[in-house]
Amino acid sequence: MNGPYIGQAACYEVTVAPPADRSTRARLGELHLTHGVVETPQFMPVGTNATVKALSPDDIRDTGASIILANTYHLYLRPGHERIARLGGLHRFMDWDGPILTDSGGFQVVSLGDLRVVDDEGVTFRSHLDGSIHRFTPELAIAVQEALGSDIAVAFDQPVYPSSPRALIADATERTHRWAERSLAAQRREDQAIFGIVQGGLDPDLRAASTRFIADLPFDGVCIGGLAGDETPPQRDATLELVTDLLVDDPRPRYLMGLGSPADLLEAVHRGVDLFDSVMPARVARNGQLWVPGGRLNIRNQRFLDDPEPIQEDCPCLACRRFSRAYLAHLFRAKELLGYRLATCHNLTFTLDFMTRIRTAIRAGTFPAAMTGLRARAGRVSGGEGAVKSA
RNA sequence: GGGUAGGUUGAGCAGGUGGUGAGCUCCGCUGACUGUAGAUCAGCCGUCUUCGACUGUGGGGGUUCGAUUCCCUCCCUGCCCA
Repeated sequence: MNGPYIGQAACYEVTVAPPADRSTRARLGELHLTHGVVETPQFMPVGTNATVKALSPDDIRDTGASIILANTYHLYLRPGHERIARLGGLHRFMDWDGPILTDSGGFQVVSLGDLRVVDDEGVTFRSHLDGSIHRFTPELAIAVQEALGSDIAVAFDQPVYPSSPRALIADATERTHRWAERSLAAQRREDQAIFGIVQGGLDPDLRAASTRFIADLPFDGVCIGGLAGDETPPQRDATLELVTDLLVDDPRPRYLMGLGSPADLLEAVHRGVDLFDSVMPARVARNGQLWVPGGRLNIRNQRFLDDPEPIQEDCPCLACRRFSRAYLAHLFRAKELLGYRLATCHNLTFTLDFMTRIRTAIRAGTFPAAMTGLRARAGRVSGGEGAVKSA
């Protein structure tokens, strides 16, 4: 293991390295950024539009979050990155004084699949808001992120679904590499870190080549992209193993983009991932799914209407401290806004607490053994039998 | 007491003036959701042996080959008059 990574706008130090017996690659670290320190492994709540949906900055802080994610493409379209810059930058705009990572807008290349055309120079989008045409390039993606003033910018990439034809994946991966170089070349700010993104789909050769290529560039961190798609869990794990294997002596943080169910987090930490983001805990919360040890509650179920218990007995979140399941069930049926807020507070608190438990186990040197208990706590929050009778 | 408008599957409705009412919106139930075009979407939501079948338009009776529809009667509800 190499020493700490010292960059201009980011430093990363592994404080507890994986055990010599290689029973896990899980590691503990500290990521120092312009707006603060992030303990890793860490989960970043997603605040696409300069807000974690339904939460105030105080709410976000109360969930235990230390760093959040915002989106370049969305803020470019509305309210406009230049406007945010004039108003003092993204931190001031949204009153979040902790670290922020901005996604480059690359994900919108897949999520807005019907509204864009890709060429070697960049991507032409048709705005999902008003249909207007916009041209995104690596240079623009960096310029927008510099205007926003995030702690970590991310190179513009072209993700594809893992199930895509090999030729398409090869093409997109090659393009992602060119765009990574251009993103680096476009960078001007010295107080902003920049991460590069590995693509390559599920193909071992493409993925390995992409990992080597991106890791050879002077990025401050390595993102593992293209994985929260239509791959199976074994495919995902295999791809993660491959990437983290190649990065095993790399001193920089590794960030798995887009995965965030508790089980996903655990398996990826085990394979050496340091950073995560996902919409999942917040989105499913808004849709009535509350995460508890061992699984999930569908708060819309009739049985909760008379349930005086908190969502989760020992949870410190706003919802669990002060309200009953019955109240949450009522709020959801009435479609009251407070319901979405409380549910989001809870799922994010659960997720951040889960990360804390992971870090605690790594620090104590009990991580691989602790996985059994953590797997049980993660339960199933997706894919069938996951509902908990009375957690 | 007289008049009038009604009674449709948990709720609210649509439709239906002699030959297919299981159609809509709620409610309810289940599932999905992973770098947020998502506080959203999908399925189910009378019964059963569920790729289908059966029952069902307030109760009873009548006319008819056939009635939710036409006739008689009763019950219930809203409104108006006394």
